[in-house]
Amino acid sequence: MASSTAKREAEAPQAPAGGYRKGAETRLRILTAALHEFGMAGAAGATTRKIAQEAGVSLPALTYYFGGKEGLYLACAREIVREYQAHMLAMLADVQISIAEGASPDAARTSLKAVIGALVDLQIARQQSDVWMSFVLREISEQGPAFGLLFEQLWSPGADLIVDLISRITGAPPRSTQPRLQALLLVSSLTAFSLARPISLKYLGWPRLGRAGVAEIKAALDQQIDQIAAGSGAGSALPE
Amino acid sequence: MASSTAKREAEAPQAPAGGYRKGAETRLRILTAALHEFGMAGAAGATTRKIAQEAGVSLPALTYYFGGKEGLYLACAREIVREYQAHMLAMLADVQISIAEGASPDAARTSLKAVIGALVDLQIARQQSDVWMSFVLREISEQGPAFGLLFEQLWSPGADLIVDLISRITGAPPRSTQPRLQALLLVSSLTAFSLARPISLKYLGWPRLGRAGVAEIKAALDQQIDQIAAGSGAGSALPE
DNA sequence: TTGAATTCATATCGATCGATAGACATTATG
DNA sequence: CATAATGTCTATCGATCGATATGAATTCAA
Repeated sequence: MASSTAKREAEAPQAPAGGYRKGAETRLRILTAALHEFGMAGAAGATTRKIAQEAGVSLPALTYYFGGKEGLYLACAREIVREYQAHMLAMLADVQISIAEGASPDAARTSLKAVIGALVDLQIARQQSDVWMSFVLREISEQGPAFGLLFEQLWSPGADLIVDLISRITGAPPRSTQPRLQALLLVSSLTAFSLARPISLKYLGWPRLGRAGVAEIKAALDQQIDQIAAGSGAGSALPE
Repeated sequence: MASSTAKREAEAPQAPAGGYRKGAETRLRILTAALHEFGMAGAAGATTRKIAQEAGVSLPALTYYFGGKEGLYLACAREIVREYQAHMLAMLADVQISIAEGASPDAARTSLKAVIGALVDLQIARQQSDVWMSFVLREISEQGPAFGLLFEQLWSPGADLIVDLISRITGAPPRSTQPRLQALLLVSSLTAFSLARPISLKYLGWPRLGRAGVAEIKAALDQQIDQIAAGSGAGSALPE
């Protein structure tokens, strides 16, 4: 998937300029199908023909709207970033402010639980999100053409915030190696229920991931966050 | 990659019966190249031509030894299981025995640190292991033809052991949901440095993963294990 | 209503994929 | 050395991939 000359995306990377209404609908159908296929089969495994069929259009429509397979792939990455920001940005901004205003370790702990909980919801609760996570994780591990975008727009903002929260909780120097490692371990443990969901569910003996399961996962993560606080000797830790 | 009729693998799935010495060497070269390619590009992205070129053989050699692309893929999965067991089985057996003999929570905590440390070593220290982890995680998330093998031979033994250790540490009912979830979160957090290594290193500002980095990662994981013990109120927890 | 802009389907191209036929080379054994 | 078993190559097949040339159908502003 080398660089290609996009007809439409090259001129208007985000939104078609003078398009008709029907065109925008078709474009969205293609994008949805592409997200599904790329997420399920990966950039190499997905085929433009299957995407076109799933979207109910013919093959050249993909070229018309996205310039080719790679343009469509990048558009998928941008769409994921858009949805992620729509779901997380308000919360991240709130927490960011409370950090700047010097929140207490306990308040930071509550905020961290809320952020992680929102990430769990984003990955699990919504129908298509697991497909998005597959897309993101694959792109991250393969360092494909959308790596930079995902790192800067999706990973960094959330990760910076989580590191700041952990630093506030434990009292560690802000953005030093230790809270960074703790943040990495915490966030990447969520892969158990996105990337590795099939094996995790099989191991837990859960047929699928329902509301009760999500609640238990959140409880386990909350407990882990409490332990981070307890391990540092700061905050009110555990009741015992 | 549907089912295919393997010429050699069908008759002797593990080792060629009456082969010459040179044949075994070629077979190994192909297997090594295939592990690399499948791990880097995935089952769909890897091509038999590239594998053959990397192994220094011509294309039909793959068919001769492994019956085709899928046979080669499955042989890679078996090889990973073999290497994993060679690296971990002795340790797992030791710990298993100490569990059966009723080890103390503190002893279980030490054992858990050793097991996790060995997993880190397996993933990071060895040169090709990251490629193996990519292979395994991809297969797990895609539920490909080797899913069952990897679950039973690679995942289950280690996971069962880790759950038993955590149960012993925290005093939770053995193999109940809570220690299972804790084990899942702990193990899957290692994906930060296998699957997500590029983004993790970039985020930490580390150019590569050297001895010092591995030591810091192990320290962070040890701390997390200590916190599991501390959070349960069992064991001698932290010095403070 | 008319006509230019936009949409997207039919048909096909060249490249590359995995697999195989068939011949040749190498190895071990008597 | 002779012979069979084993190993490996060149050449090529059919399938499928992504891309595109061409043009008809649709949309919307004037």
